[in-house]
Amino acid sequence: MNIASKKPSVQDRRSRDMRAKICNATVACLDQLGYAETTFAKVQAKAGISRGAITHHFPTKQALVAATAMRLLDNAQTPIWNRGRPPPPVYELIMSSWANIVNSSGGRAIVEILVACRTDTALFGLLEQSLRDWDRSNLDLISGQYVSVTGSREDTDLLWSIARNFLRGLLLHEKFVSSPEYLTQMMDRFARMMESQLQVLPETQIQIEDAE
Amino acid sequence: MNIASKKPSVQDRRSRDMRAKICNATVACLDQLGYAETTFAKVQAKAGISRGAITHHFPTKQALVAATAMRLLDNAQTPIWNRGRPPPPVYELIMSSWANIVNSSGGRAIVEILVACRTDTALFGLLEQSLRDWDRSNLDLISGQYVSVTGSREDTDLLWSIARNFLRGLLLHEKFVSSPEYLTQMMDRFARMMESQLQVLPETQIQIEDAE
DNA sequence: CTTTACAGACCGACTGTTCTGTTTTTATGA
DNA sequence: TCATAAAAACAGAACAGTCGGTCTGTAAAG
Repeated sequence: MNIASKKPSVQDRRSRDMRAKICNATVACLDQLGYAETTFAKVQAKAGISRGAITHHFPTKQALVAATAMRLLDNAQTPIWNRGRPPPPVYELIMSSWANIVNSSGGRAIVEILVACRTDTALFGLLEQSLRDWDRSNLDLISGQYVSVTGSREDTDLLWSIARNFLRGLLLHEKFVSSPEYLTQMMDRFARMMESQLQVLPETQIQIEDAE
Repeated sequence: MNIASKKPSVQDRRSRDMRAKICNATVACLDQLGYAETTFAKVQAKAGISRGAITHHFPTKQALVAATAMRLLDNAQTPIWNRGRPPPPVYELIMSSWANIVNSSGGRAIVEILVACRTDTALFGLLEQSLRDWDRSNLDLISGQYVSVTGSREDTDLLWSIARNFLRGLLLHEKFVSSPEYLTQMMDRFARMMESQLQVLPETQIQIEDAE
């Protein structure tokens, strides 16, 4: 509430580093082992730390995964064109979102978490609001740079929502696709279909921000 | 190989009924509890049978889930218009696929299984070929009734593949959608977009089959 | 001297699997 | 047709291993 983050004390820093190390190991476990097999023991081994370190920072498995999810969402929040450059064409944005965000270790971990949320009520309770908020702000960030053929902002939102869900669904199907080329063709076909409905806002006013 | 299925003996029938009861309970567990929490104990309780009955028919958890998946796929193979009626318009097919197939207990169970396959190599090995085959034959079944604006069969396949992946992805997002209406709007928008790319084959020749 | 950050032992509950009985069905052979 | 052995369909106990969570101990920071 106040003018927070006054002193980055030694303990604060140690804590923060340890939490980062734990969450990174958790992402790797979620990606490689899935939510169920992501246990305290596995995370501990992967991070090369002790059991107590984990339980000290994250009392329950749900707390650990929820914290990991928040961290992943923060990373995924910043879009690809954040360097002050103009937003990429629709086709390029969709292609790079797949390669760099959805089909990455973090993206696969997020999907594991989303699936777990469906049946793990404790985890769902911890993440519901955050995920809704992220959804909203991420949509604002992207939809602000594109416009649909209908010209309506709601339609732009809908189209990007559709894109996100398609990419996530593709992740489930990836291991069963008939050939790698077919996956590329699906991506291409979808991106071209979206391209016919969306385009970069012409009069884009680039917001200059102090980087870092 | 031969003129199989000569005698549906008493044991065969008992076996078949028991397997059906077990798999139905497994579907319910997968839907309500997720793959990880779908244990022998839970399935046993849900089906109201003994522990031995399950392990007799399905030696491992992966075998149980794989058999359940096959059963679900068989049910989902028959499309919605199978009563000799002509295929529905693209919009209606997409809408009813969501409501009756993807977002059903069986559809949710399938998604749980697909996610599990990503990290459970034993399960993946049991299901890989079957899932590929189902994918192919299901695509043949549907794509045979529709034609894309490009006129190419490959494009029709791609478009229906896209639809399937979108619907599955939507399942992951469902609990975090801002409002039920928004989900309806996404469905509507996607279906209209597909409608602009696909239509029912005009010269559909209906195959007459002796029904049951 | 208090609090925090970690280390690691400990615990009951539950997991998937194996195992041994018991009942029911089937095959056999006279 | 009917006794009987073999096989299949179940029932349920037993087991070693792992799970998430708790608990005490120790060193460093405040």
